[in-house]
Amino acid sequence: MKPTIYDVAREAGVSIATVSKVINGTGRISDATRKRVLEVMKKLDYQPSVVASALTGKSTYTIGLLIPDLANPFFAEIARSVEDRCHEHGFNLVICSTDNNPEKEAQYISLLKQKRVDGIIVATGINDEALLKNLVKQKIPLALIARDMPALAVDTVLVDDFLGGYLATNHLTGLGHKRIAIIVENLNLMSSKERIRGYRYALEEAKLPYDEDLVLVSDFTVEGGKHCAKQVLQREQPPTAIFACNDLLAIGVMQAAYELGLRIPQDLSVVGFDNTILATIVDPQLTTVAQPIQDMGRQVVDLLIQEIKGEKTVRQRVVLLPELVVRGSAK
Amino acid sequence: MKPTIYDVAREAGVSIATVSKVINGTGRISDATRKRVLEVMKKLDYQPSVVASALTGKSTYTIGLLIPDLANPFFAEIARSVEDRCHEHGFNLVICSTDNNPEKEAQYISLLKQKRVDGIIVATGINDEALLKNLVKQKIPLALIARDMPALAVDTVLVDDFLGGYLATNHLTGLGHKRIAIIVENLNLMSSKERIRGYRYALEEAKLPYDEDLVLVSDFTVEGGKHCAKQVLQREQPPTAIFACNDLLAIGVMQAAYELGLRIPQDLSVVGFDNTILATIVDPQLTTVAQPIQDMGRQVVDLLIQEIKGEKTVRQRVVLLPELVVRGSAK
DNA sequence: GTGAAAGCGCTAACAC
DNA sequence: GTGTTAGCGCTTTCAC
Repeated sequence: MKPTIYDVAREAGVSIATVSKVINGTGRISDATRKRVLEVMKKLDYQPSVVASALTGKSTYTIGLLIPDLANPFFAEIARSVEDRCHEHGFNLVICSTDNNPEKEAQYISLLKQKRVDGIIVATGINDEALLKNLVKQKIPLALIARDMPALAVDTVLVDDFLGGYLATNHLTGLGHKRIAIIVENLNLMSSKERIRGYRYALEEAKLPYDEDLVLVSDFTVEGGKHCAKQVLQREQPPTAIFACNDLLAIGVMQAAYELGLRIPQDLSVVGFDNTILATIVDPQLTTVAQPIQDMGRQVVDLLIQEIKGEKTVRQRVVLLPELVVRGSAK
Repeated sequence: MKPTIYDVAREAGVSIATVSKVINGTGRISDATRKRVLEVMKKLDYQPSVVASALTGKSTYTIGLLIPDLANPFFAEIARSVEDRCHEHGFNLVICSTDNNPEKEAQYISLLKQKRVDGIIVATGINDEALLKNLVKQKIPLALIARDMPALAVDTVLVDDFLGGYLATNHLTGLGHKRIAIIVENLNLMSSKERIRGYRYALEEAKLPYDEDLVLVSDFTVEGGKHCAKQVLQREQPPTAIFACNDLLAIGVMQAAYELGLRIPQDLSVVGFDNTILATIVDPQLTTVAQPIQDMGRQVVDLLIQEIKGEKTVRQRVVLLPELVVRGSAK
């Protein structure tokens, strides 16, 4: 059997209270006994049970992360950065891919609650707002990453989507494009709305008309982007540039262009969003708006853990600034 | 406060034992009381504490997954498939990116043990074999995915790497190539060795000489592949085809080729391994050896959970067959 | 400085 | 069918 605190206590000739104290560094223990206890712990290869300690009201040292799909490179990178920071704090990360499916979201949240995770980070797209409100009501520490719910008073870390949309579009108008289409993954997402707002603002600034027909809604897959792009590119008056609201869509656009015999960037300019590994792999490499994924991960985790530890008084919204990474897909 | 089993019992006018029985479907309970208890549970929004139940010797319903890097698309896809199957069984997945760093591996394993996870799945590359042996000795259910350690008697699910290496190389020899280089990510990995063996076998079969200078060792990054490829391609007698042991490396090879002014597949043929999303995104699309990631994930999880539940008598090695996916990068 | 003991929320004998 | 009770491994008062 795994050794317990009793085994250690017996072997060291002390009480379990004493052992507990040296484990947690609480109370006052003489150096001699501390040393002895430590030795026994090592000798027995004793690992305190987080389960038991959690039952007495302490942390479980685990955090849940809700994302749409771990296999999506953007979210995999987000997850990795969150995981890293959790690990630095001694926490583990439970990953939950919801596929934006409300049922799965509810299931996962329920499971996480039963496990008494210390907190939950949400990066999911279309979430049942009520689910999250419930979490808040139940005082379960919650934080949002790469996603905004203005009506929810929780710590949030995201990129300035308006600025991102502006930067991308402004780059295109600066290049002289007059007909610029935008493809978003979902009109209900705050981030999509903001990116469109940025797009509009850049158009206005360039004295270009805003044409609703050039605002396309797709999903978050390469196929979706391809399908959408094919459709606009075959219109009578096709756009000369497309701003795709994530890299996956942008790649779909590139593929559509190739299939239609268009060259990039000569015949069509493309700008993406996210700056995932994919952006550097396509040819030409994708000009895209970079989200500071590392920083975002680090900051949500820090905020959440502060909240878990009760070290925080006010909640925060951290808005990081995106940057345009110019590569070869727009001209 | 969160409702406990006591709250439910009181509200339903029964003992906690009764409540426990209806939760677990054990013992005999009259329909009437079962119904009443269920109603109270719903009314109170009662969620049984997995923590408390784990302390009494039951499962924690969580599994740990050790991988090198979650941000690597191949491992992200593996993780996703493992996660899905875990979820179907009602388990959660704790992700641990080790960067193949022995220190991190040890830390993560220790954390997972303290949390009393029910089992651990390892997909990590260079692992301290002793660490895993220890796990086995401590009777912690363990399984390997996409990775082989013949000296370890644990459930293992992987692809036939010899066959994979053979298929890739055979495709190239069939195309008429005489000088074929191979880039592996790590010579210590069983999978690398096997792929090289398959490569050799295909060469022999085609009556081609095996030239050690054409066996290159890199890492698992695009940069690594690029660097390696640049180096061979600038030799006096460059290869006309390169078999890269994963898609990331293959993409590095493609980039190296472009930078050297070589066209793919006209001037250089490239075959990858893994068939990740990346393979479909590059131009031309990558001819690669597909690992059945979905099946692999499903099978390790099933094996591990059988072991956890003690439903199993013998351990298994499941070897799945890879398939060559012919696309445009080899000719 | 150290220990005895209550309690965290649940399960599983065992009694009734 | 249902309830009593003894743990599970740990933390935390509170005595000494």
